[in-house]
Amino acid sequence: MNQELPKAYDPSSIEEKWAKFWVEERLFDVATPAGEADPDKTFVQLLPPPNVTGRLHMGHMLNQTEMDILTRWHRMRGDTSVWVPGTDHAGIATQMMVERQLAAEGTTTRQQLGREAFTERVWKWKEQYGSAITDQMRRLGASVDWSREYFTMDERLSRAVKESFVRLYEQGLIYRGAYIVNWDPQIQTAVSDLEVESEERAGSLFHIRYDLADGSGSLVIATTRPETMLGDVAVAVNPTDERYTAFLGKNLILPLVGREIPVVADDWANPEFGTGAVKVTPAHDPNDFAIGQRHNLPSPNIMDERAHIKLEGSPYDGLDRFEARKRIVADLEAAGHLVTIKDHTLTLPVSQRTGAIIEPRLSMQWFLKIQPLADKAIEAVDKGYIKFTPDNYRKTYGEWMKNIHDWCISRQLWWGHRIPAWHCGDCGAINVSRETPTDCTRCGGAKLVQETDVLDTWFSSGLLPFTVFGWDGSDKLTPDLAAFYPTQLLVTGFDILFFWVARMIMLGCHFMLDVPMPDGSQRTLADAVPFREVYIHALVRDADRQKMSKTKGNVIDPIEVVTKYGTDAVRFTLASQASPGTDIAFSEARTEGYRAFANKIWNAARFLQMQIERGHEAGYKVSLGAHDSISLELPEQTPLETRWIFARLSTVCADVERSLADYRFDEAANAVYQFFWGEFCDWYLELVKLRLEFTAEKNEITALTLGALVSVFEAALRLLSPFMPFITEELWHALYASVGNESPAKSIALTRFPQAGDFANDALSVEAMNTLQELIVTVRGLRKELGVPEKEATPIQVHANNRISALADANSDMLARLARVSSVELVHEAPTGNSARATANFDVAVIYERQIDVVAERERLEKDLAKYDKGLQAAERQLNNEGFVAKAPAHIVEGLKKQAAETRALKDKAQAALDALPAV
RNA sequence: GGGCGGUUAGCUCAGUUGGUUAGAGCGCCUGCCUUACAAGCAGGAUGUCGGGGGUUCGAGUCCCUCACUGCCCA
Repeated sequence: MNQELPKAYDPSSIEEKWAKFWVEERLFDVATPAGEADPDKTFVQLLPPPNVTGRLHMGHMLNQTEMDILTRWHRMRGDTSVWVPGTDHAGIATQMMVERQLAAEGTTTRQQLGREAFTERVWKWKEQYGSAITDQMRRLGASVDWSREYFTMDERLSRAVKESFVRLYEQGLIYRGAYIVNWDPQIQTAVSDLEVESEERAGSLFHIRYDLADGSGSLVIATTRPETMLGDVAVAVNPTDERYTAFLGKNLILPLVGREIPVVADDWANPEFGTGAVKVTPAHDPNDFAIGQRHNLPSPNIMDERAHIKLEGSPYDGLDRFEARKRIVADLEAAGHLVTIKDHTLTLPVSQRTGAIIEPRLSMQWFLKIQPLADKAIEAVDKGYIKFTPDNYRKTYGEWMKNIHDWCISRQLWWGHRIPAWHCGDCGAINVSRETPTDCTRCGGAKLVQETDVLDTWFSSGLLPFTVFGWDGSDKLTPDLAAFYPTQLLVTGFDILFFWVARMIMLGCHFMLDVPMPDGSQRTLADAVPFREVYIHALVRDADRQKMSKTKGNVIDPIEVVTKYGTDAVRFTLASQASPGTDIAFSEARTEGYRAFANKIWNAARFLQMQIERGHEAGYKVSLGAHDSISLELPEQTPLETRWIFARLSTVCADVERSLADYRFDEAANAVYQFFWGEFCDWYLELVKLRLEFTAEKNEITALTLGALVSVFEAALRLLSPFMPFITEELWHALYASVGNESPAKSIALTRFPQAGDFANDALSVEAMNTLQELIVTVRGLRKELGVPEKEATPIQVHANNRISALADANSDMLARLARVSSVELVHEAPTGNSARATANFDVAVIYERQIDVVAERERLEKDLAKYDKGLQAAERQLNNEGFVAKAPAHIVEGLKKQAAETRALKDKAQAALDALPAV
């Protein structure tokens, strides 16, 4: 005999064991299908790759819990289920991490090391620490295919990135040019629009007087950034602004500098803002840059890559931009040019990665011409080739796509995919090439220097849906692509909808159109998409609905909570609240509740183990052969409660299935919870105690019940398994061990997901059980009211129709067990008085000689009466309404009539009971 | 400024195409160590569905409006 389960559920003692087992046994690795894959039986999804520098946070855990539930569910349904994990090289984050490490060591800097040695260092860092986050995933039991794990800088993926760049360039979709970009002066690279956040801060609006060159007067401009005046090339006023008409075409003398600059008319100048006159600094402001273009103005750059003033000979040369501002304002004041300083709230662009204030900077960058790609991406969603859940993200996506800007894909970093372009030292031509070129294609010169920029990290992650399946740019259909592309689903957060989701759609639609279908035919847009569906989940907040943030200090570490309550409980908490579009307020109290749920199941398993043991000793054998315990044919003598539990199991299976198909993790989790605790444990386990008398002479009912008990529990474990993989794995193996059968699979995760059709669904027994449950609950309530001591059994009287009377009579053993009923007397008149209670289905009285609390009873009855009155009035109001009777569907009218009649009867009975109450 | 969402029990949230008298979990109150489980069992209380107006026989659900609130974009 197997060893007994410990008395209380202790997740720490089982989880690591199974997590390790799943990985070591390679249970979730999927080989490429040999023949043609059936798309309807294939479930493929890509894990949104966490940063290699990352640690798991609650958002990851929610994301992965949802993905894991879906993957485990599909796998158990027999689908080829591939969940591909990997990590992102995270250009900026990783480079920063290593630079910080260098700084801490204090011996060298990135610049001193040089590019090659530095990237070596980063690789070393990656080898040492890069698996931290995937190790956390392993611990949490994510059922990913580790054999397919990738890193975005892997040789194979890098080749694909290079190829896609070259092709986009050859297609004329990549260009290089000097534009204003968002410059992060801390890490000293351009970042994309998406990587910039705006923050409101208190600042000042400086009014500065610029004198006319002809000495005929002056004009006052307003600016929030006086230090950029060193790069001013004009002052703009609105052409409609009459205050400045006379100034147009004249020149101003730039204070402190002495340079002459023109006054130009431009619509951008807002007469309402400041003084209506704005300085124009094309190299340091995107709007000014546009003005400069319109008026053919030069764009002198006055800052270096650290955002320090770079103006040889200037007294401000070398100063940090904010220091320069102070000095310039002081000097302006001294020179009498500072008119006033007003308080002003300004919106500052801040780098998402470093927190540094972005410096708009004119610089040479690589761009991806996005419109042609966006057009296809818009079409793919409009035509329904990709479905969003919740649906409103379709609109968000569409809006963004329609207003999309060209994508700045170059980064001035050392860690990343280096752009495959070589500059010719002789003629300046750009050579974009798959292989390192030896001479310039234009002039034949050999002085080729590779571009130093790398590609935006999102460029490579945007290719993942096909690069992970072996796409190398050759348009060859690899076996993995044939079997697994497009993937079925992408589960992710809305924060990377534009960063990643939209880019995968654009790049997928672009490149995959050229890869043929498995049958050799031309691929259409419908099959070029990277995924069929996108499920966008919400944010995990703290228990008070506050966004988690390091500064607020309310960040919940999933690993800590998991250590405290178990992975299953945390997963269940997240799942039970994961309703599409709703943020999750994560509260430990709730997790505690789901640990209690796990404990409940644990103890149910112990109960079963004890019964199986008792059975064994008495010679009752149970067997659990196949894991798909199909119990469609119930023997005739099967007791009511067993018929009922099978029917309920069947219905719940259908409910869970439907909910999961709709991404209603909350509904699915709650259905399993309710079934396991509220029906299986609360009712079925109590009722089977009646049957499990292991007499020496074999009792058919006992044998049958024991078999059913084990079979229902085993199926329920499978139903719960996608949600709580650890405890179900443990108990499932323990159950087979108790029974003495070898388990039919290495893991419960490889068994069949229970289906509604697997179990007999006897509707009549459900109805009968419902009535009995109602009777039991009513009697329990009455007993409490009458003050019957818990342990004392009492007789009851029941008045009901023949069917219900017979039911109560035949199941008096249930009533005895669950409601302490000593005997059931069927009576012809409805019992009245203090110890009676009326329901729509029956009247019941508990026979007990004790004075009740008249005051409390009166209060209760009056409350009931009020409730019945209210209901009755509502019903009558409708029934007396001709329009309602005429127009409402018949079943609604009939239902209401029936209900009204029942309510009237209950009301009369309550009134009678009230009248019968003795005066106080 | 533009767009999207939310407001239902003390808390966190469900509520399917409008249809009978609005639900769950947690918390709360009362009584129980009933040999699977006190991380438990049994019973109980709790809502003018944000305000106002409209459509309809019928509105938590649809429309308008106001208030509060969150997010995204500029």
